Amino acid sequence: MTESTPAPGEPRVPGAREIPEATVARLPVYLRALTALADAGTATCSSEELASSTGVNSAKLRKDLSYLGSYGTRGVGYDVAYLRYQIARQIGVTQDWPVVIVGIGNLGHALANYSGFRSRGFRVVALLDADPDRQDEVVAGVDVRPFRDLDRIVREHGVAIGVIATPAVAAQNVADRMVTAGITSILNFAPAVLAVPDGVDVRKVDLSIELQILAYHEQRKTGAATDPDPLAVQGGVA
Amino acid sequence: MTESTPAPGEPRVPGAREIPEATVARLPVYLRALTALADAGTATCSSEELASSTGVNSAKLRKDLSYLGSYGTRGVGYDVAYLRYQIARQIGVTQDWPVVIVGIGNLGHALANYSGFRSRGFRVVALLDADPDRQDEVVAGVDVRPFRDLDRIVREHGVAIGVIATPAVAAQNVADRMVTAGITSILNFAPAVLAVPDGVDVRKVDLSIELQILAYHEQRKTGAATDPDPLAVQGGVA
DNA sequence: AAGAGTTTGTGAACGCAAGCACAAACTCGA
DNA sequence: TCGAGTTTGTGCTTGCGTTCACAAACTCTT
Ligand SMILES: NC(=O)c1ccc[n+]([C@@H]2O[C@H](COP(=O)([O-])OP(=O)(O)OC[C@H]3O[C@@H](n4cnc5c(N)ncnc54)[C@H](O)[C@@H]3O)[C@@H](O)[C@H]2O)c1
Ligand SMILES: NC(=O)c1ccc[n+]([C@@H]2O[C@H](COP(=O)([O-])OP(=O)(O)OC[C@H]3O[C@@H](n4cnc5c(N)ncnc54)[C@H](O)[C@@H]3O)[C@@H](O)[C@H]2O)c1
Repeated sequence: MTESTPAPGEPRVPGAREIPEATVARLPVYLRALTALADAGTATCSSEELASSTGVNSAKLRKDLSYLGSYGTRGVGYDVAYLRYQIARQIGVTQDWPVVIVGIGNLGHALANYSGFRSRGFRVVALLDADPDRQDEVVAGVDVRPFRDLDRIVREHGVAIGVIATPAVAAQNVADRMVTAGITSILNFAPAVLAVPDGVDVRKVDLSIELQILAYHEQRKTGAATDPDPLAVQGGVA
Repeated sequence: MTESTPAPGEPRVPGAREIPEATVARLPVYLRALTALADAGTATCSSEELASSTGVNSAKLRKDLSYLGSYGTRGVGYDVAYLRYQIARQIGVTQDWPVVIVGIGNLGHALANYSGFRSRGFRVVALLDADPDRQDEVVAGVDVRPFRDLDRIVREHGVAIGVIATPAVAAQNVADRMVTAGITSILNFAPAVLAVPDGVDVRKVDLSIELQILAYHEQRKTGAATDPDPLAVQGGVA
C-alpha cells in the first residue's frame, strides 16, 4: 500500500539506491538518536552505541546504514554530524515539507500545537475544517480555514503531504479532495480504510488497533482466555 | 520487542494456538469491518467482500482467519456476528480493559476525549499528571489526579495497560513507575526509546516517523534529491 | 614497523510473511 | 440424485527481513 509500482527494471530516481521499506522505517529513529548525540557534543559513535540507544541489533543497524553508502570508519565508528546529515538527506528532511491538517477537533488541535513538526522537517501551512464555527479560531499561530480552500492552499504552497484528523465517515471524501488538489502522501488518523489511486501513499495511525494488539498479548500473559466455544450463536457450524 | 519469550515447546496458554504477529495486527481491522457490516444488518459475507473492504488480499484474509479456527462455510462465506465474536474473543476485547493515561497535555486531552476507546474494548479509569495546575481539571468526566496516585489506581482497578503522553524526557521515568506499579503493556506516544524488563510489551506511536517515511517516498516520486555528496563536512572520508 | 585490538561492511543461513492455485466442502436448481 | 457453480482452507513457492559470523580496514602502543 505504501509502495507505488516501481518502473520495472529502471530505478525511480537515477543514482538513488533502493532502500528496503523496513530500513526506511528505522532511519528516522537513528536520525533522532544522532541529533541527541550531536546536542550532547558527541563527535563519534560506534554501531554498538547507536544500536543500543535505539533498541536495535547492531548488525541490523550496520546493514541499514550500508544501504546509504559507506559512511563509517572501521576501527573508529561513525562521525555523528556527518551521518546525521546523510540520513536526513536520504529521508528528505534537509528542507522543510509544507503540510496541511484537515479536521481541527480534539486531535487536530493537539497536532497543530505539536512542536515536534518544525524540528523534524515539517511545517504546518494550513489548518482546515468544514465546520464554520471552527473557522474563527487561531491555533498555534495558524488560523483555521474553510475546507474548500484546500485546492488554493495546496497550489500556493506546493503541499505534497496531508494529514486527516476528521471523523471516519468524512475521511474518504477528504482523501479524494486531497488527491484532486494534488496531494500525493496522506497520514490518516481516522479509523477508516482509504482507497487512493496508484502513486499516492497512505499511512495510517490507529490508536485502537495498537491498544487491541497490546490487549491480545496481555490476555495471553495472564491466561485470561474466554471459554473456547461458549455458545454457537445464530448460524454456528454445528 | 513485542513478543515476550515464549516457553520453548509449550504454548503460553493451553489450547490457544500461536497466532503470527502480522495476523494479530490485522485482526482489529477485520473486527472493525465486521462491526460495520453487523450495524448495516448484513448477516453473511465472503472473504472477498471482507478483504476488499479492509484493503487486503482475500487469500491473506482467509489464512489469517484460519489461525482462529474454521469459522467459515464453503460455498457460503462467514457468519458476520459469529466471526465478529470469535475475533473479539481472540483479541481479548469481549470485556473492557481498564487503562490509565499519563501526561494530560495537548495530546493527553485529545486521548481522554476520544470516544473510540469505550466502543473498542477499553475504559479510561484515570488521568494522571505531574503538574499540580492540571489536577483541578476534569476531562471527559474523569478528573486529573497527581502522578503519585499511580500505584493505588493500578492496584484498585487492576490496570494492565498504560498510555504515556508526557514529554520525551519524562517517558522513561514514567515507564519505570508503571512497571513497578504492575502495568505490563505500554502504549508510548513520546518520541523516546523505552527500556523495559522482559514480559512487558511496549508499542510506540510516532507521528514524526510516519511523516518522515512519507517524506522519503515523496522525495523519490518528485525526484527532488539533494546532491549526492555536497560537502565533506568535518571528518568525512575523503 | 609490526602486532594487538577495535569496528565496519557484507556474504550466507534462516525464518516469517505474502500470494498463488487448487482440492474439498458447501448450495442450488433440475 | 446429480451436476454446475461458489467459496473456504491450505500446501507450496517466492521474496523480504533478521541475524550470525568473519574478513577487511582502521587505530594505537611499543
Ligand atoms: N481524539 C483522539 O485522541 C483520537 C485518537 C485516535 C483516533 N482518532 C480519530 O481521529 C479523528 C478525529 O478525532 P477527534 O477526536 O479530533 O474528533 P472531533 O470530532 O473532535 O474532530 C473532528 C473535526 O473534523 C471536522 N470535520 C468533520 N467533517 C469534516 C470534513 N468533511 N472536512 C473537514 N473537516 C471535517 C469537524 O468539524 C471537527 O472539527 C477521528 O476519526 C477519530 O476516530 C482520534
Ligand atoms: N501533541 C501532539 O500532537 C503530539 C504528536 C505526536 C507526539 N507527541 C508527543 O506526545 C507527548 C505529549 O505531547 P503534548 O503535546 O501533549 O505535550 P504537553 O507538553 O502539552 O503535555 C505533556 C504533559 O505531561 C505532563 N508531564 C510532564 N512530566 C510528567 C511526569 N513525569 N509525569 C506525569 N506527567 C508529566 C505535563 O505536565 C503536561 O501536562 C510528547 O512526548 C510529544 O512529543 C505529541
